[in-house]
Amino acid sequence: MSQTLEQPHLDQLRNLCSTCSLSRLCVPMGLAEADVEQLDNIVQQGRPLRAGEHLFRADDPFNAIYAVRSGCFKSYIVDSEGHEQVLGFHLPGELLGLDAIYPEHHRCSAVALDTGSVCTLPYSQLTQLAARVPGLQSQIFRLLSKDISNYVELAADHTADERLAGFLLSLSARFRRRGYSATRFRLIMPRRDIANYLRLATETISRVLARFQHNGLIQVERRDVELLDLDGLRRTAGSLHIESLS
Amino acid sequence: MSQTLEQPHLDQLRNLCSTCSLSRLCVPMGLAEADVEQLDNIVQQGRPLRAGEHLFRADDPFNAIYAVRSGCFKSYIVDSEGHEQVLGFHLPGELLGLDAIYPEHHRCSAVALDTGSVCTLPYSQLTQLAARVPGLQSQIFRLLSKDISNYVELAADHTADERLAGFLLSLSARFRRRGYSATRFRLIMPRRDIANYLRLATETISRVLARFQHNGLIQVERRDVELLDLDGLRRTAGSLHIESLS
DNA sequence: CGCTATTTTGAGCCGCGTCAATACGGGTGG
DNA sequence: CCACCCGTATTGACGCGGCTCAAAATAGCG
Repeated sequence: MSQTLEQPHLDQLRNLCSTCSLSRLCVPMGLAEADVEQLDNIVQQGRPLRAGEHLFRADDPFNAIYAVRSGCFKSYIVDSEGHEQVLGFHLPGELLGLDAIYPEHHRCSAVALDTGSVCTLPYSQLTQLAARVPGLQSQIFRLLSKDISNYVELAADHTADERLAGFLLSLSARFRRRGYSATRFRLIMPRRDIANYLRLATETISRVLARFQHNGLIQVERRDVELLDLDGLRRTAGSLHIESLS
Repeated sequence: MSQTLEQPHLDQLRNLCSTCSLSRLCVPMGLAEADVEQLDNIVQQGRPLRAGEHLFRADDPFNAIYAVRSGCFKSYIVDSEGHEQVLGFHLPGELLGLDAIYPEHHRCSAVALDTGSVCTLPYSQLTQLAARVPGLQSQIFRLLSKDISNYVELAADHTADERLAGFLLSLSARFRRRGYSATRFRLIMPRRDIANYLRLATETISRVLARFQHNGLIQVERRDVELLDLDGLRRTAGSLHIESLS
């Protein structure tokens, strides 16, 4: 809307998968260089979103899937009683909107937790390209399959300690792959969202974090955490420390 | 192994998607007739499995996805402490093994709950065909996306009553689509598996079923159930009565 | 410096799990 | 046909993990 004439051009330049540092963990992962250039032709960049702005909402028509470019997004559903249910937190290189393919409309909403931007992949163009580029087709299959595994983890039956330790380890691995510290990072999301995501109460998050700190597993100050004992956290997480979640 | 020479030929004939009554809710759903015939060329039929026999096990190499042809299958994972976690029950027309695409090996095991058979779709042939048949590619995207929604439901935070009512309604809708009664059916799986799937204790299943019966919602006798008050069950299920689960 | 949202901490309680005993049913062999 | 056995299901007693309710502490912000 209020963009200058140069703006789209600059975005275009900045927005090439070919030159994107996230490409090794996003859609272009493993694709041949020539194939990535084909992707560049259909990827669109929107304006950055500020914290609290929605990327899409439940029941919106499904037109595209999104790849997080910067910032952190939260996806969630609101059930018939109005209760929010957080489905995931999405870091740069991760995808949003995959569950909308089948019903052809969005089932969940996606909102920016801080300032962030996404790449838009128009679905019809993406499927057409995937039919011509076998590597891309396989990659989309893989990404969809990976998403299933994420939800399987979430659906598993675990104690509060296991869930929270697994959550911290998951964030740790994901930050590490993105070039950030695996042991010191900031929890972008409020306690309330962590609790909701892990199907626990906010108070339980506070208490378990306090206990982890007391036991020397972590150092936590508001939203800044430092993981002091990764092995201890892994033992606490039990079966929830699967690296593939990153 | 011990098949006669005629056996494979007979299987081949019986096994055509083109003539399969399940095709409207399986992989061929919505495909053009010519495309379904292409599918016929790659679909393989294995011998029937008896109750307790495994279709695949966790860590098996991933070669194919499977479509249930008859019977009921259970998929589950076993965590590092040896605890079983049921991921789903799979009726005719439903798929198995989708979560194995990304890691290229099976993450869960699949076992027959009663005598049943599956169609085998070799993955490399399936992807090659999907690249040539746009409708098939879209259909696989849809099926993967649908699987995500199933696990989202499972991961949601619900009471024992909601979970069990939602489970009964899900079975009801799935049986109905397959031409069976939506109100009278047999629970193929033992209480223990239902409990594990719903992340509850076996005793809780018994108690809640007994209470549902006392409240006139259902009539239950061992594994035979009759749903007496569908609306009451829907109200009990709360947000877990989404038909798309079928 | 007050206002508000977030986080922490405490007290009490409840749903569901655990443990244990009993009932049921289907198969097997005499 | 019955006696026996064993896996499945039911029922009861009890305890605990995590939720609810309430209030205080802390941080961010105009």
